Order: sequence, then structure tokens, then C-alpha cells
Amino acid sequence: MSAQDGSHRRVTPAEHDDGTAHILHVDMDAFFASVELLDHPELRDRPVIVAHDAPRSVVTTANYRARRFGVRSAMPVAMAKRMCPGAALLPPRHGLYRAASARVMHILAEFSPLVEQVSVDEAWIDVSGAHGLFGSSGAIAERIRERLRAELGLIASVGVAPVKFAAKLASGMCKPDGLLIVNRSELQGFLDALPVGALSGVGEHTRDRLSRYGVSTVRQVRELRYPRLVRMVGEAMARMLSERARGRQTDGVTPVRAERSIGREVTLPEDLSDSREILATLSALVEGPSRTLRAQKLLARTVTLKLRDADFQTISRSHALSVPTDTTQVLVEAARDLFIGCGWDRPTRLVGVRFTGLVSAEDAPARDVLWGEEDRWRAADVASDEITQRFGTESMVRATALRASRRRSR
DNA sequence: TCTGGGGTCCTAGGACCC
DNA sequence: TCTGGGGTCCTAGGACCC
Repeated sequence: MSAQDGSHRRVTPAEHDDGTAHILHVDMDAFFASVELLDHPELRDRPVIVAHDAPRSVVTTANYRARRFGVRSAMPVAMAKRMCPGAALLPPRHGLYRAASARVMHILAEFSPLVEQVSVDEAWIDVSGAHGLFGSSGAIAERIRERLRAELGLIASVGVAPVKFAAKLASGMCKPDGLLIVNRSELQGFLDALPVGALSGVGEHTRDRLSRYGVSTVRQVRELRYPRLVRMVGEAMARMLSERARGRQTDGVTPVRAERSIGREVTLPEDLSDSREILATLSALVEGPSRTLRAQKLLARTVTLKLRDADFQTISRSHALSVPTDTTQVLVEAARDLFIGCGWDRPTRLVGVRFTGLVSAEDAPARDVLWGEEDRWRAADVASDEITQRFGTESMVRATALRASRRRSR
């Protein structure tokens, strides 16, 4: 409460830093809403919700003024509106946020080459090598916050700790507009007091499981014997929990991580029952991620179809191709085959497609030795990519998708 | 109030190979 | 004649994060 109206700002003075914490976690406060406010200064003092104003839509971000009314991310917009009728509702503009994100990351990169971007609005920075130039970790954290505010008009909270996960915990705890430094000697005490659910990776399910054994704090996790923990939550989760509970983390700040999958999914405005329409939606859906594959010079090995029915039952079906591809037609056919093969006949709420098993197109065997039909489809892709690049993605629509949309509008 | 869309990672069973 | 065990890949489902 006090932190939310700014009267007790949670800022550790930089002098608290004793030189044992070198990882910063920078987390932008209410990022999308803050970026929108730069464009809408007249809304500065009002509750602002970033979300599509549609029946099945959920809240993407809300500013702190709206959060006071109980509005939260992922909450249905209908509910948010009822909780906070005076809020301004702004549709998300992801291009704008990506651009702002790039400016943020650009500033961070000036302090250290070791910047790991986690999402649009978050990054870890390892400043071990930066003290000579910029001073202590605490001092660097302060300078970063000042520059983001002065140059971009954006507020960030920063956590400083000896390991990544603790830095992230710290930034979360001093939000908004805060700075929290956790020195090595303070780390165990800091962790012990936390509920397990505070750890990233521990959600509702794991929390419930642990609570059935009477375990609810990080300290209790630390005091469990390892085999028992494994029985409770499984091997990988146990390993992670056991390490974190002791303040340990082996992986450091890794600047670039290769993408593992590319996909797209849509929740339809109304449930669809006609399988021809679902197929048409699916075909159109494949276009975007296929283009992304080609733009990033990647090939996909596996195609996964995702379907959700009116009762929220969700299934997935996947198929590994014999040869990785980036050809839209091949990917469309794989997706269609999966749909036809699974015998789905329920009213459909969501359709999705995802490509995994990504490999670099450069590493793949040269495909100009291939012959026949796929070559012609590839030529069509090249032409279509050129057109969409010049005139936008709306300019090209697969004929099957077009027929479906005509059918719907009749 | 009725549940988005972009992802990552893990589990578990079965096939297949050595 | 019956049977071990480990590794890897594929598939389906689910937990989790922002």
C-alpha cells in the first residue's frame, strides 16, 4: 500500500552494497501502460488498462492506479471494467512496446555486455566487470534507473543480488519504482522468510502439492531431505527448488538464447463448428509463423496443432516431418493432416499451430537439388514474402482462408 | 468474471537401437 | 528360451512465465 502511493519508496541506499552482489534484474513497471501514457499524457492521473475491448479478451497490463481497484493482468476485461468503471481502455500496440524495449536494452548495454533479455520488459545484467567504470552494483542500479526515467520517461525497479533468481525476487519485492540490494550474507535470511510460491517456476500446482505436506516456506523446503522432495514434486522441480532454497544458481547471465519454437494461436470471437471453417482458419494461421521461419532463416521439424473446445478442453497433436521445412504449403498440409487425423468434431474456441525442432536453414543440406512441386511452392513463398514486406500482411491471403471469410460474411 | 497469446521446460509412455 | 538396461526420438499433456 505505502509503496503504491509512493509515500514509502522501497529503495535500498547504494551504500548498503558490500560488493558481494553483481547481478542486476531490471524490471519495467507496468511497462505497456507506461509506454501508452507517454503517448497519452492526458491519461496520466487516471486508471489505465491495456487490453482489447472484446468479449473474450483479458487484461494485458494495468497501471498502478487501476491495480488499486483490484485489476490484474490476465483478468477478463469484463471483470476489470466492473471493478474499475472509470478506467481508460487502450488496445495493445506491440510494435510500440518493442521499440521502447529496444531503447531500454540499448541503455542497459552501455553498462555491461552481459545483458540477458528475459522478455520485452525485463533483463538481467552481470556487472562484475563494470565496477571500475561505473562503481558498485548499487551505484550502477541507481544510474540505470535514473537514465531510464530521464531519457525514456519510464520507471524501472531493480533487484541486485549474487545470483539471477534472487535478483529477480528482489526487483519484484521493491516494485514499483524501487531498488533492493541483497548482499551475499543476507541472502539465506532473505530467502528463508519467503513463501515457496514466490520463487519463479513455482505456480499454483506445485504450491498446492507442497502445502499438502505442510511445506509453505523456502526455509521448510531447504530443511526437507532431497529424496522426499523428489517424491513430492518430481526430479527436475526438486533439483531446482533444492538449489534455490540454498541461494544457489549455476547458470549465469547468457546474452543470446536460440529460439526453440515459433507459433500462433487465436481464440475465435465465436465458437466454430464447421470443420471447413476451422481448416480455413488453420491454414491462415500457418502463414505468419511460416514467414517468421523464412525471415529468421530457420526450418521447422515438427508441427503441432492445438485445439480448444467450448468447455476449455484442450488437445494437441504433433507430427515430425521427415525433412525440416519453411515452405508454407508443406506446413499448411501438415497442420491440415493433423486436424483431419484427430477426428475433432467439437465446437471450437481456439485454434493454434506451433513449429518446433528449429534448425538453421544454412546448416541444412542445400535444397536446390530437390525437384518438383515443393520448389514451386517455395517460389510462391519468396514472391509472397516480398509482397507482404512491401504492402503488409493483410495484402496476401491464402485462397482457402479467403473463401472461408466470404462464407462467414454471407 | 469466465478465462489471450507469446513462449519455455518437464513428464511419461512407447518405439527402436545397441 | 527368456529377458536387462540405457539412450534417443516421438507424441500428448501440462505447469509455468510475462
